Amino acid sequence: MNQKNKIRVRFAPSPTGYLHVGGARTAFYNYLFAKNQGGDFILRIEDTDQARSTEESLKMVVHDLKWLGLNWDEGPDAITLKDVGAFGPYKQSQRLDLYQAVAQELLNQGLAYYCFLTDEEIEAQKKASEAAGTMAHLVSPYENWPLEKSKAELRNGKTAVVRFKTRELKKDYTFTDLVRGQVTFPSDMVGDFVLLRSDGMPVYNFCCAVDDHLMQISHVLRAEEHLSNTLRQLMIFEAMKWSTPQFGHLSVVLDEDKQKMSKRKGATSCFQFMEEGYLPEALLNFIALLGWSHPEEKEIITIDEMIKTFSTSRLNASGAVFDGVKLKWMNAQYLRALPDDQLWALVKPFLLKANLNLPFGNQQWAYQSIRTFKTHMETLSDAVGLYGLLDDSQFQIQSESSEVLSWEPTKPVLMKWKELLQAHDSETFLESDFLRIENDVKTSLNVKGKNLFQPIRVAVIGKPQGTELKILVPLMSRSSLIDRVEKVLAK
RNA sequence: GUCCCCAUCGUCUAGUGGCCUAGGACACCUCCCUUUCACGGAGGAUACAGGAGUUCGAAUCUCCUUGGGGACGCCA
Repeated sequence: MNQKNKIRVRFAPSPTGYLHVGGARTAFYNYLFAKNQGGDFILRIEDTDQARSTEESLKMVVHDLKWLGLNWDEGPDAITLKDVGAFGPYKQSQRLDLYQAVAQELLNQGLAYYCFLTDEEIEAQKKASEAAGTMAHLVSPYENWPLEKSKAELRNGKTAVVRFKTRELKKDYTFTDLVRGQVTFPSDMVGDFVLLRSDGMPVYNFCCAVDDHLMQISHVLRAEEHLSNTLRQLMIFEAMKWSTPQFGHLSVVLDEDKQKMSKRKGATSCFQFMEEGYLPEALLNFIALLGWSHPEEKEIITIDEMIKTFSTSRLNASGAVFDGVKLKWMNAQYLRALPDDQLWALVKPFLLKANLNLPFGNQQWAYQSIRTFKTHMETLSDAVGLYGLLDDSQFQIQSESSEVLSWEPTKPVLMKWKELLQAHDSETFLESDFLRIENDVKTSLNVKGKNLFQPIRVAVIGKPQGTELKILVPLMSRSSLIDRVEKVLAK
């Protein structure tokens, strides 16, 4: 714990691609915990793997976090990427001198050493232990070299990594995990691990421990895959006589095959969900419930309510399958709860992007249409198909209409429908206008039921099933309807 | 191979020794509403991985087995 006992948590992604929903969940839990406790939420960028880290990825991650609304108190600014906060820099690639200093200290104390083993030598050891069926840890012949001797080698142009010395520790490390309870690791679970690469770059377990200390992180909520890394970090904390933060290891998010989610099977990045028309609130609500539950088991929960009720004690230790169907349901709930103007503002860009030809300027039409389609949408992109019904250039007689078209009463119904449309004294229709016209067709031809409304539906939307006509027709123009019925009659 | 973590309906979960003949949500099925679809409403089916133990009593505690996941990198 830091001096002021201030709650400080961090989300520490490595910028190697889009923000994964699993990462988003980790970030969100950290955010919720910080806000619940009145603490700070810090964004730290773990970009020490220079081969994979890119500025482009950093921008993507920052963009996605912003879209989700997970604002951080310290870290790279969302727009300029310039560091904000008193504990910077927040990109590990800019903190190299800090890691060097700690490594030097460990070296001086004889708790770490320069290792001159080549890749080939390491590979040979590995092969040998594999052949023996043991997977034994690496043993370095340099572990007890005097520091001066190693430095002389270095001066001669040799390259070396810095390894942490583990073989003399011989004890168990126990800590209380916020989600798993007491966890114990024997020290020989790991071998002498690398602190600094031969180019001076620090390795994850090292910079993570150093930064968590230097940034006065009080609680570390991170993915389960880091559970066994905790041992190495505990060793570093101990060697440096630093107090340790509290750790909590979150369960993994799985796909429907109970495997770790991968890009191969559907959407996994926040960006994809954004593009498909999910609301950030809905995505957040959904992923929060993948491993956490509201004390009263509420399902639809506002961010504020989640902040208010969040507790690590309600975090689940077992893996959770990401159920896209439930996400859709949840998104639909959020969509329906939105006022017409807000929903329209969200839907419109999707329609524009799909190049639909619609009366966008007509606000009354816009709100009327949004009310009509609200209960038919699960995602914003669903609107494209729905509104497409209203775009004349999209009108097509679907193959499933052929049966209806073959019915005997169909043609007379359509003729009458067209006639009454032409007789209508306005270019637009009220719901009552439509019902009256439909009824006139019914009484004048003595046709009812399926034989009546299915032909008309085909003449309006090109297929015998779909949205209710009495709400659809008022969104359409007379000329458009006449045009469509003529197309159907011509078939 | 070694070590670590996990295990309740198909899925997300509630459950911290008696309130559990296991509750909720999504999905599924039936019915109602509706001249289609959807929305909405009412019902229904479905789970404590297996085995030993502790206890008057176990989904809850212990151990074993099985299954799943992770770690064993100059990735994070």
